[in-house]
Amino acid sequence: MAAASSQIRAASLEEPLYYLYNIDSVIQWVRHHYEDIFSADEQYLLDTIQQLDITSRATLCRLIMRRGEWFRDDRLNYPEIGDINTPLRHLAEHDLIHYPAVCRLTELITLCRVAELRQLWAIHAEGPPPQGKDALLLQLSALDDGISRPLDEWWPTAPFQLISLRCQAIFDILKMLFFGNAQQDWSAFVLTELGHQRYEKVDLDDQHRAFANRTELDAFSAISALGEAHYLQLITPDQVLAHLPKKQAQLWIEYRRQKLLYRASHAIERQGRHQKALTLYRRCGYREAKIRQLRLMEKILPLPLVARYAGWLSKRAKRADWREAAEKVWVRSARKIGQSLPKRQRFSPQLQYIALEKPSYSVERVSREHFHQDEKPCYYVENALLPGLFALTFWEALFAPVPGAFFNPFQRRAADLYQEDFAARRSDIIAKAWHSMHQPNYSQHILTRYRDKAGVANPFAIWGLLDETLLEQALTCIPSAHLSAIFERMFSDLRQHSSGFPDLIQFNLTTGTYQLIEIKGPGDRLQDHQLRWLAYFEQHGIPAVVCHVSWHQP
DNA sequence: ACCTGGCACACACCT
DNA sequence: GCCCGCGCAG
DNA sequence: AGGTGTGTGCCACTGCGCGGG
Ligand SMILES: [Mn+2]
Repeated sequence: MAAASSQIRAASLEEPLYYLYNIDSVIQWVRHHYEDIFSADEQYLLDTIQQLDITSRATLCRLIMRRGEWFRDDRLNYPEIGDINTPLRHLAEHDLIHYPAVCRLTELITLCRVAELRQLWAIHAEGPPPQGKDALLLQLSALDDGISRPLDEWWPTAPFQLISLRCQAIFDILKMLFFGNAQQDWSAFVLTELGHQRYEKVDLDDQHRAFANRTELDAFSAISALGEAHYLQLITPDQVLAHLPKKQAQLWIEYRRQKLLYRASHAIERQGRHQKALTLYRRCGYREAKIRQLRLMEKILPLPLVARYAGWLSKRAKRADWREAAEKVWVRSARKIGQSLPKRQRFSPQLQYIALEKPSYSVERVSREHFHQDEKPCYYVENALLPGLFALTFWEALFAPVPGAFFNPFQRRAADLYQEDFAARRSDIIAKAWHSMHQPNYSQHILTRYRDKAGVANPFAIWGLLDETLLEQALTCIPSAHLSAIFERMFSDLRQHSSGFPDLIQFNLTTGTYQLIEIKGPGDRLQDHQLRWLAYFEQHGIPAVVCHVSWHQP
């Protein structure tokens, strides 16, 4: 039933109940694709929700879209719903909300204004109220005895009733199943309707889905929740480790898990628990973990041992960035213990120095103006241009309706974009695109596609920095052999090799040549991945230079 | 796909 | 009365 | 001074009204 998924479309904002239609259609979509993932109780809950009258459903949606689980009814003002009390009572009858809700004092006071808090203070405490909302909240919350009471026991003359939402969890599950991630929410519908976000239209895949089963959903959900709590420092890294799900078979979930494991390990290192951190780093596959492992070893282990391991890794590691990091550690530690090292010529980029008036805006922009001439136009492009050309060249592959790649209409990328077999699974389409690069109409082809796709969300093209003139000049001045070389390296690791491009590009319209320019202001320096691109550029005859800017004395 | 990613920048420490 | 941050809405 | 490592800040759609200082 391909029809069921293609029915997902953002409702028109002309509709007063557009948000209800959006959420309704998500519930239908999720039940169609994921009915087996729900428990019987959850299915019953969804039935209950779907069978409510339209006004009650709309009210529920309004509550769901607000922050938190506690609301006061005097703050709900929805003309399209009208009288809100009837729907609220309906929702309460089905236990989807509590209304009027009993509450603890802390739950009440977070919804009150300062003047109201002072009234509560007069009722529950002695003496003059503390100054300022924070102090008032703090001292009132000390009076919370953990018991929930009807509102009028806390505040007999309260001018409102409280609502507490009882079904947030099921909507979180619906959201996660529909979007396939933890961060998109209902606003995605509105933003696309408003045109602030555009997504590629892909034939959606009805046979596959983001989560294969409940275990995967629960694992991902736990990882997201732990990650957020850890970030907000609501839990310790040890608590993260204690609750971290087991190794996941689904690669994209496993990636998330490893990343969180790394974050927790890093936090433990910062606590000074070096041995523990080292053990964790060793069994963490996340890219950064290996690099931190090396640096930590250098810090706490006997140098001969470090030098031996780093020396080995600098030759054997699978990843170039690991080898590079290992080499740095190796050179340092071996030198310290007096080992003589074979002289290795390290790549150093071509340098240039200019002095400019200190600007009020960014050094990249003032440098761009410095270089810019009519016949030698210079643009600030950073990661917009070359990855942008990559996207335009391989667009059909990036958005090919490969099984399991696209589930919902709000994806900026294929689900498997960063998997190792991404290119292999699209080899035919990619081969065609490679071929197109060597055709005489390649430029036209790219420009046509640009007009068609500009604005469509994707991980490569930053549309705001591109325009037709820039693309046209780029396609004229950059030989397709150069582009091929760049695209090839991008394909070798789409996650790591989509950034680190130089700030500026300057074309010479007279000679039909170009140059990439990385700007470095005072105190700034090349990052490792920028240097790797520069080394690669040199290897392939791609003209690139690092330009150090200093300020004229005023 | 926003608790992240990509960048410059600030500061500490080393030689 | 001003400015700022936040929650909310489209 | 220059090389390093490490942590931080900014930017994410736009605009309104409210509450707080
Ligand atoms: Mn730069």
